[in-house]
Amino acid sequence: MTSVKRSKHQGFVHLRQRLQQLGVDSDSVLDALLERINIPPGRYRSEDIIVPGKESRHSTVLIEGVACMYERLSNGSRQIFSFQYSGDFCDLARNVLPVTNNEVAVAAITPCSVGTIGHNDLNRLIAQYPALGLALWRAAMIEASILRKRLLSIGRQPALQRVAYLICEQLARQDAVGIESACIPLSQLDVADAAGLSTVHVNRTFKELLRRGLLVRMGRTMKVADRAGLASLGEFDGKYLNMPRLLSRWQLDIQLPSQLIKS
Amino acid sequence: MTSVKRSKHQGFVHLRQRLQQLGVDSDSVLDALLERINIPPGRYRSEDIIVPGKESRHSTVLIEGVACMYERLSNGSRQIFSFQYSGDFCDLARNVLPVTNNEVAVAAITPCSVGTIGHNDLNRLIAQYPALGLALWRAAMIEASILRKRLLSIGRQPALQRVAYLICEQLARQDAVGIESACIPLSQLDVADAAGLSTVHVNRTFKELLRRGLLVRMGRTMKVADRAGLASLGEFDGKYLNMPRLLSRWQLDIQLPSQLIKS
DNA sequence: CGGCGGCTTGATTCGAGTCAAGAACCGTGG
DNA sequence: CCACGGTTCTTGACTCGAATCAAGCCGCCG
Repeated sequence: MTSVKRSKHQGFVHLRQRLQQLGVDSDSVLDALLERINIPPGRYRSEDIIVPGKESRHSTVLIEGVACMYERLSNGSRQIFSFQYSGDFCDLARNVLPVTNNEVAVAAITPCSVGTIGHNDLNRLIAQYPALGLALWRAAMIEASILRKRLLSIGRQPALQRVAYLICEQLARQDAVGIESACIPLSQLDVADAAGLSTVHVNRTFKELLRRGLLVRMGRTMKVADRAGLASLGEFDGKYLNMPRLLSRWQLDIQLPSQLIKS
Repeated sequence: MTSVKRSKHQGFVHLRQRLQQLGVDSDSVLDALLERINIPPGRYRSEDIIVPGKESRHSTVLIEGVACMYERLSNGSRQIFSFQYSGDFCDLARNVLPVTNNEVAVAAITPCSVGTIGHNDLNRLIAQYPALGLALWRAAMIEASILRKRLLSIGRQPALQRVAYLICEQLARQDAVGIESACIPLSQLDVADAAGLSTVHVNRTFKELLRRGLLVRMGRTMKVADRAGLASLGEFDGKYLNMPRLLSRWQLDIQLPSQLIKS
């Protein structure tokens, strides 16, 4: 049970980048945070990274791999809320709102390595560096935006559009962390549980997307052939997670007043 | 176009209470915030309180009435993301993430009065009082929790359970702001747009809920007759917005370390 | 080699949407 | 005070999209 702790760990590149996108522009703050993160050895395969109902004294961040956050109904059916990529926090809500969200689980889709940071450490850092708290606040608002869009898609679009939307969302999220692949790392079951459909119907939907030339086969998995076509079919508009843009606005709005006060 | 500005305005009771629940326990912070809030005269009837795509230099908070946040697909169909009650912020995301969420709209369901605060004022206050930023952060995380639960319900439950769930959610939210009514202030169209169903089917669903004795008629509107029964049918568990509980935990976790640092 | 999880396909059922028309209710203005 | 037009509610008939059931297939890993 030894663990690595050093801010230069190569797995930190994505987390670093993500925090910068969220507005943490000072290296000293970044280093202070990364310094506190443990990387337990080994990888999660498909066991749950976050087990529902279990308390924990630390927060978890995804370093490598693809994971999903989900919850089950009592009849066993599963709704996937979001897919997570390198640099995503898995369970921030548990730090700020400990009682909340105990039923939510996080599971690995591809083999995952994670980092952990104690709640106490994190809270102390937030108190010390307001920029960090603001960054995490923004992360929460972005998550809420993503959830709203998914709700719109699942509540009001038919299967074909839903799946198209979901695929676009994943491409956009991968872009945001610098992954260029046009392949979808998800099984049809994952897509079904995220889109609120049955696997059988997802399969038929994929067939139709192939027929329309929006997807192509890459052996076992699917590859996006016509990204614009998919986006227009699913009414996907990536603006809402366009980090770089946001960043510039943010600095105008917040950085300025806080300096005015100090002077 | 005159406007009222005084922290003792009677409409502030709910907002005050809400912020206290979110962890703002100092009266001076509360007063500083309320002092900055304008209450434009008049009430919104059904016109949009927040118009999609329009930039604004201020944030809006609901003082009185019931509103809903929604978005439309290009074919005109509407998905309601959430209903808002006294003390709810309507458009926080627009302050922190200006580019994001421009398509989201907020409309009055019952006549609404609102308060506004300039982005600059709000940002200055957040920079000055970290407790305020933390409170708004928590508000965002609670919103995300609510959205996740809705996604689970809409993605995986059939109509009867969805409607039951939605009604329970509204009762719980009303409780949180101290409204005791068991009546549902929503039209069947509102319920349909929130639950991702057609009005016709919502009507039939209500009929079934009446038949089962979970609802009763109160003239025009429906009244909840068996709250526990509804909750069990819809698998609703209000823990996730149980503010008072959260509050006590929060003070243990955050307040302590930040004091340690100062000494 | 055997087994198992993911994919594929067809047949059938069923929940929910759509269309249509009428009734009850609302606010408004004559 | 009542007549009007517009929402909201209600109900029935019909259609359709998606779930379910069932079976066979493929490729992977032990």
